[in-house]
Amino acid sequence: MNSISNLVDIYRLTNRKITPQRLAIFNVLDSNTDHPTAEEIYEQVKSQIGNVSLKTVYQTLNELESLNQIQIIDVGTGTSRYDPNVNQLHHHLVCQNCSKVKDIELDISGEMLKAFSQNSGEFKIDRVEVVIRGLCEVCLGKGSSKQSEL
Amino acid sequence: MNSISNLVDIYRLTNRKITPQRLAIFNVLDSNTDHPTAEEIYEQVKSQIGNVSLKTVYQTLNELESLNQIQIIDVGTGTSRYDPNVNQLHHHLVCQNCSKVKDIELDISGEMLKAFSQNSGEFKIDRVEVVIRGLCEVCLGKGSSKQSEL
DNA sequence: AGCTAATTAACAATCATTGTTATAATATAA
DNA sequence: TTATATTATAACAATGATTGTTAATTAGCT
Ligand SMILES: [Mn+2]
Ligand SMILES: [Mn+2]
Ligand SMILES: [Zn+2]
Ligand SMILES: [Zn+2]
Repeated sequence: MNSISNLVDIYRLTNRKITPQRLAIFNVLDSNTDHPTAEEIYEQVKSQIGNVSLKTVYQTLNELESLNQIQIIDVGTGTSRYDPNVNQLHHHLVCQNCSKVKDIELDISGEMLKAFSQNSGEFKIDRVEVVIRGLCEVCLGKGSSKQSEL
Repeated sequence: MNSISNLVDIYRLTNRKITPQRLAIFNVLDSNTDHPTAEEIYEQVKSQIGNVSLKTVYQTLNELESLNQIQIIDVGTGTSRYDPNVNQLHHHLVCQNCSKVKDIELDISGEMLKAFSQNSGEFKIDRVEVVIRGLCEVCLGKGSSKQSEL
C-alpha cells in the first residue's frame, strides 16, 4: 500500500472524497502486518473516530483492492483478511489454533514451474498462492493440549 | 476415498445406517475428479433418487470428512468443494474464468522447507496447500475476451 | 455561504452453511 | 415377520459474512 498522503492524492485524482472514515481506515491499514478482518478494522476505526458503519469499511476495502492498494485474501478461516502488503510477493502461514496469519517470503517459481510443466497440460498461470498451516510460536509454546480448553 | 462397499462396512461398524441418500452421495463422489460443490452433489443425487435435502448432503459430506474419506477444500470461490482424492498428496489449479478446479501433483517439500526454515522462526508445519490460479485449457481456447461476454 | 456529486448510515437482503425438531426409515432381535 | 430402539431425514428457521438500497449528510469546489 502507498503512503497515506499518496492515497489521499490518488483519491483526489480519481474524484473520490477524503472523509474521516476513509482516513481512519487508511491509518489502520498503514504498515499493518496482522491481516485483520473487516470486523477488526471496523472496531479499530470506531475507537479512533467514534462512528463508522461496517458497510463503509467493506466499501473502502473493496475500493482499495480495485486500486491495487491492498489484497483481499481468503485462507479458509471463514472471513476475508485485508493485507496492505502488495509490493512484496509473499505467501502465508496460518495457525490452526489461533487463526493468526503471518507473511512468509518464498520463491517457489523455479521448482514449481519445472514440476508443473511436466504435469498440467495447458494452463496459463496467473499466480501461485501457498498457504502453510500449522501452529504458530505462541500456540506451540502453550502446548497443543490447550486447544481444547475453554 | 474407499470403495463404496468399504464405506458401507465403515458405516455399519460405526453404527451408522445405510440409507438411499447416503449411497447416492457415495456414488456421486466415487472416483469424482470434478471437485463439486455441495449444491452440485445435491443436484446429482436428486436426479438419481428423486428426493434428498441439501442439509442431508452437507451432513453426509461433513461426516465423510471426519472419517477421512474426503477433504473439504476452499479455493476462494465462495463455496466449499468436496474432494474424494485423499490418498494422493496433491494441489489445485483454479480457473479464474470458469472456476473449474483440477488436481496437480507437486512435490514442493524440498525447496519449500529449505526456504522456509530460513524465514519463519518457530512454526510447526502441518500441511502445505498450493493453489495455482490462471486459465484452463478450455477458457484459453475461447480467448480471454470471452470473459466479459454475457 | 451555497451547490452538487459523492459518501455515509441504517436497514434489508443474499448466499452458503448449520441448528432444531417432528416424522420416517434402518437394523436387529423376538 | 413384526416390534423396538435408534439413527436419519425433511422442512424450516437461524446464522454470519457480505452486499444492495436509499434517504440524509458531507466534501470539494465556486
Ligand atoms: Mn500477507
Ligand atoms: Mn483435488
Ligand atoms: Zn497460534
Ligand atoms: Zn476455465
